[in-house]
Amino acid sequence: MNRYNFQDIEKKWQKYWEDNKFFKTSIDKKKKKFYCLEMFPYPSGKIHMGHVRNYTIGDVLARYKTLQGFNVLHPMGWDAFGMPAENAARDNNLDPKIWTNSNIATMKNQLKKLGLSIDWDREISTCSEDYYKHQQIFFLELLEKKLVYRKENYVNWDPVDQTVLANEQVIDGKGWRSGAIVERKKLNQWFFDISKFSQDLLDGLENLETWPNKVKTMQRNWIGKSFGCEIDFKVEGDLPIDIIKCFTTRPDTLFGFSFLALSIDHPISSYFEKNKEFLKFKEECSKTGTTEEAIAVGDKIGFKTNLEAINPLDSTQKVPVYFANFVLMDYGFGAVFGCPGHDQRDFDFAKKYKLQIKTVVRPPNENENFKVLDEAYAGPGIIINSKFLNGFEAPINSVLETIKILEEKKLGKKKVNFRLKDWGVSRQRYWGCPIPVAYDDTGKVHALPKSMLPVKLPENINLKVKGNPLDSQTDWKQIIIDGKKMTRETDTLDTFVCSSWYYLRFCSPKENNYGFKKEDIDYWMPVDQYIGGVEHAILHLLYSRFFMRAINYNNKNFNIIEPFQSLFTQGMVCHETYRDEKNNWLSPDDVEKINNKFVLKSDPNKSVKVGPSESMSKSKKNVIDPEFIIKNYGADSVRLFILSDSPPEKDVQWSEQGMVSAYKFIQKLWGLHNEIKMKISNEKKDQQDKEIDKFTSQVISKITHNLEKFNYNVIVANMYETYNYLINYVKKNKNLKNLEENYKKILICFSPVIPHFANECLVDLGIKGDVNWPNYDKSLLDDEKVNIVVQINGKKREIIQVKKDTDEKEILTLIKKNDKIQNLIKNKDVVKKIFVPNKILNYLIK
RNA sequence: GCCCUCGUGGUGAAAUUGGUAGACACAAAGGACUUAAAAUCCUUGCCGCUUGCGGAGUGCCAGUUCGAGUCUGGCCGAGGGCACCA
Repeated sequence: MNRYNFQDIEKKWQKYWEDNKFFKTSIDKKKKKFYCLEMFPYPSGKIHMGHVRNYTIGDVLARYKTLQGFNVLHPMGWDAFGMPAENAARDNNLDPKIWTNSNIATMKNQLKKLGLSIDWDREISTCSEDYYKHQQIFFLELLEKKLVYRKENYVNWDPVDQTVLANEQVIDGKGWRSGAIVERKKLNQWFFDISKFSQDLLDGLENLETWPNKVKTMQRNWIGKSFGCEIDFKVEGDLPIDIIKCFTTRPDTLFGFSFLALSIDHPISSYFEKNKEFLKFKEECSKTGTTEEAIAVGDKIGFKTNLEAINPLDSTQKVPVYFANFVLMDYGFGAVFGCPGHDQRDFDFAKKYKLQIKTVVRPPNENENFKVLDEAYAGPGIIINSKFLNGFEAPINSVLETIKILEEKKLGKKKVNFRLKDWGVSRQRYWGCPIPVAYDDTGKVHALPKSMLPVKLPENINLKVKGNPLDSQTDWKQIIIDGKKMTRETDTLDTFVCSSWYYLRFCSPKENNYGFKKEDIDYWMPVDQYIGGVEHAILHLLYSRFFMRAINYNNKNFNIIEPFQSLFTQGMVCHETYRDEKNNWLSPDDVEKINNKFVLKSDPNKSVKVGPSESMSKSKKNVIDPEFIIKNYGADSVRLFILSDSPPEKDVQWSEQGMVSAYKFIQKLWGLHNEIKMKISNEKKDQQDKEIDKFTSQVISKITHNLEKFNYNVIVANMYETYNYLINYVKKNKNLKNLEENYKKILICFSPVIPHFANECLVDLGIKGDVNWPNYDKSLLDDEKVNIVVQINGKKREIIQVKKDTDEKEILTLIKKNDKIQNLIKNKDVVKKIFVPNKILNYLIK
């Protein structure tokens, strides 16, 4: 028998699919659609194992749905704007466009070698004018709808990348790409008004039943809704200020009020601009730590003003007003009322400045003499020491009561606050989508007329300049609108804007007048299954959900507003890490295992330190190159292995042995195929063999069920089981009956995972044209014979095989003949017998 | 600190609804074939005694149930998210 030549066969099928545009899709209203989308890749150079896993998972689903008769949209594109291109281009004196496009070409070629069922006619690239011109139109639409605005704001400034970062792009106080410590800087920036949709984005999560709870929780926390009230505190002092507004979730602790704290960026700080002490204090604030954690744990410091705030519920009480480093300007009103007894931060602050600490809530198990001592009490309880609030249950009842009173007295009102801040989209970078506006002499913003779109990026520019390269493009910056000289906006859009609507573009990739066609959206959207990494749980997914709402705002472009019906987040691909004696990272290629010990390939006398398995990353060198693996083992083997070892939502360990065994399995399947082919030529096709019919039905049922549930690792196990069974079956049975028909069905079940192999075998058996997902005979699934587990006091003692639906009486007669059971129950009181048909018989004895 | 998720053999993991725990695979040990190796195939896999049988057993402790990996409560451990959000 010849070996399975995966090189030739995979190449043949890939060519066949490509030549026949096998995966090209168009609207077909007679068919149910299925939009299967995997997060599109950033064209960094080569594909990595994470891509292999992500796109294999998606491809299995897309192929399965196609076989089920769905009209499947399965597109692919490129998230092609972004910093790496600009940096690579700068360092190598290239055009970012050339760098990017060449990476795209390489990666597209690699993806094709995986045998993905992608409609490449719909390929898009966010850096092409064809794409970003529509994004510019969207931007202007949002500007018109007042969902985009410009404001001066403190921003997260990355000093290495010389650009602004969104809050979400700052991780532990460092830039997510550069790792540089992020600085605060005041700049004029463009913002998307995402906070306008806070409530709606929160509510929308309720309907996303097939999203992982983890992701929904993360989004809920990020949106951060809290219920409370705003309170106007009257103030007295030497400044022309009457009132300071605060937001609080605990107005019920107002009688524990002992200071009022302002953010150093609070408008009132303008009165202190010339106060040297204040400036010194401000300086000190900026020094306290850089990571969020350091700030959270760090010292609380304050600057006392001469102002005094009056307790709205007790006008005789006046407390000092401080500036404090722990108050954030962009949450609430940048001012908080301090209640040290029941808020740990306030407690720390009060201790430091020797302010009064009053106890106004007691825990349920304490009496009225309870006093806060070493730490604040923030838990539930009963209000004490608070005049008319005494006895109220805290927090719920007491908060509602206090709000009612404050509203009656017009001292405050109910308020819902969100943590979600508006999305800053300005980036001081070249390689991004230009923002289609210009400024006149007075600095007024003018939207570019549509006729002047797209605003194209200038070419042949100098990327070596500091800051934004577009800023130094004086020719490009000058523009004339309606005869007036103006200056272009030189900021470009955050690349997350590009990925917020690409799923819409895939529906109408060639549409010229607008980003999409309504007809296409109505048919294809929403994405039925979205698949990608959990690292996008907040940013990309929240922005996309916002973008759909924003585009639809005021002009119903479409009827659905949630872009992704179902979400699946796959785990990462991990590999052991290796280091040499000097702690330098080693690539798996440099390492060899001899006698259970890891040593250097180049020098087997030198041992290698094996570290924990971590997600593959270039910096730790624990990467395996997919191209090399595909070349050596074939796409089907890689697909099989990447799915086999762990559930798709969990991390998977890359294992060379596992990879080899997947490869061998394909070879074994080929051996089985040839044996079956040889034997079925003289099988009696008109006769039934119930055994193989039943087995096939079980296989189809199991694989179908596991496909629906994303149990792709179990499908691989099902495939191994099927092989183990069939190889025995073929050896055992000399006279075959209807194996061929059943075997073909099994091959179709295998085809989503190993499409080249399965199609080759099907054609080898004479199948031409379309195949469909096989049906199975449900009645065959039920075993005619079942195992009854005989238990004594809940412990398994014996298994007896009986006909299905045998009644209790009959089973009891059988058991009477069973020595083992009889021995166990003799001389014992049988108190009760529990019988579950076809499953169990349990004796309770004393 | 707050929130979420998860704890099953040497390892990755299976176990539709509470009903035979460990499917499937990796690694290991032993064996067969071979002059030898590779490849392939078979067996084993916690404890106790004689091929069989008995016992323990799904992080720990309780509970519900005839019966718990699965349900409930508490504890311990690991991973992830958020973190001066008032």
